[in-house]
Amino acid sequence: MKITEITRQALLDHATDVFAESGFDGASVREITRRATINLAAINYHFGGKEALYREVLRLAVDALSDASLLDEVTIDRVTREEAVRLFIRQQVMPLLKHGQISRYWRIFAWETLSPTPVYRDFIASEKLPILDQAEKIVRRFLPDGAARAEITVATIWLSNQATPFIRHYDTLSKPPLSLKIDKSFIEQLAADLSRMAIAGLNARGLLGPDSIECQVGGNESFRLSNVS
Amino acid sequence: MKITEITRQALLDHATDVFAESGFDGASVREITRRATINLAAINYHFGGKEALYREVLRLAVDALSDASLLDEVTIDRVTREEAVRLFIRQQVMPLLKHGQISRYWRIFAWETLSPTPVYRDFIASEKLPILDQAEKIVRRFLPDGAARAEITVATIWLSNQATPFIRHYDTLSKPPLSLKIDKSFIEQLAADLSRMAIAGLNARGLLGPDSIECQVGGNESFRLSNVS
DNA sequence: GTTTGTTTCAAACGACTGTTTGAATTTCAA
DNA sequence: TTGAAATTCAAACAGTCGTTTGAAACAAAC
Repeated sequence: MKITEITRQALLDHATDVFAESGFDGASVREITRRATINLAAINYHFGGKEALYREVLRLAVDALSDASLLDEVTIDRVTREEAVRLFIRQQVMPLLKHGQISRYWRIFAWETLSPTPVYRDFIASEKLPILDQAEKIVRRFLPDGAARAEITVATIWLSNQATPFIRHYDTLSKPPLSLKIDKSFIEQLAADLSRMAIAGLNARGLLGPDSIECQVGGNESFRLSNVS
Repeated sequence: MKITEITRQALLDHATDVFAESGFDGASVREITRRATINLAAINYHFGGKEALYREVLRLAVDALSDASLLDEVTIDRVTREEAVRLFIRQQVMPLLKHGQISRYWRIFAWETLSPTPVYRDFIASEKLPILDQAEKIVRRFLPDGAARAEITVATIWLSNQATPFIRHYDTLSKPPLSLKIDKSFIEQLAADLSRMAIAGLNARGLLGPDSIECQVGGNESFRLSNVS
């Protein structure tokens, strides 16, 4: 590997860290170069500036999230809609295990949803984010064909934000006072729970009547009955 | 009203705006005083610094959110758990109508969940936020008594984040290409939909089996049956 | 070994940050 | 009206921000 590529890579790696931690505005080029033990001017030399570096990180983020996706164009239509939700949730929750890899990208996007940078605006203007695209496709399979644009959008935002709070609240869970061990079994459980809640929520979508009726069936068994239009 | 109170109030008001837009770090005292057309040094004179001003805004935010709450200590236990969820969701969604009032406070908390300031850490260390408190109380009514701490926390985070994405994505909805009119009927519909999804999700929580079974009953009527443990 | 082009580096630039200062102004009671 | 306290104000402080600069160090080709 050429040495110029090494510094480029180190810069990108540490930039991803800092951008994920503090957002674009909160990140400083001095902090990035300090962590990478590379001279301050390297960012402008190799990328042309802070914005261009961030653009590159966003580019990598979108690609990585697409690569790590469990839902490509083919499978999303082949599996059941419930299975599609499960895969959709899992692909967002699983990265929490590998603390420093994909989850950094999710955090960067979390910053962007709160206050989009011009760089990000350009980005989504040119190409749709795979996650929103996937969410919308899944949502459409739960909503009736004639669903209004607004209705689809609301459900899409809802679905694509089922897992994100837990990416954001990673510290809340892992640090005191909760101090949960974010291991494989916890993540699996979380993914399963979130999927179940998301599916139930999407199924309940579009109902007009009361949400559900509890039905006593046997001795201590009860069923919850909900009308699907 | 004493004139010192007028400037204090103007400072607090514009500070709330700027903190909501850019977060604590992103906000600048010069921007705040510029909007309030008050001298730069006023913040330090009246509050003692940027941090102290922010602390005051947070204080007001918590109070306002408590006042605007539809769920006081009494009603939260008197209504059905489904109704509690509906009230919980409504109190978060309704402020979207009054663009510049309570919704600013929600945005400030949104910044804090992404990267908590020391001021905010001190704040939640001394007193629990009413929203999380309420969410946990509601969640407990859906979960079995013996539910684990982790399980409750996960469900609490989930419930308290059912409405927040829409507060965050207010611009996405109201501006092009969607350009939805965020009027009373839209908000009412949104609150109803979110409530239904949240209730369905909470009901589905804790299930171990398949999520639900679709049952054909009559000609074009079908029911969705899900077991409640 | 010399040359040419690439990459690093410390230093400095102007613009911005929160805060301080001391004088000018305003307020309000005596 | 006078005098002391409260409030405003422009200016400057030290620090950080992203970026630029020109020289130093390095690489590879002749």
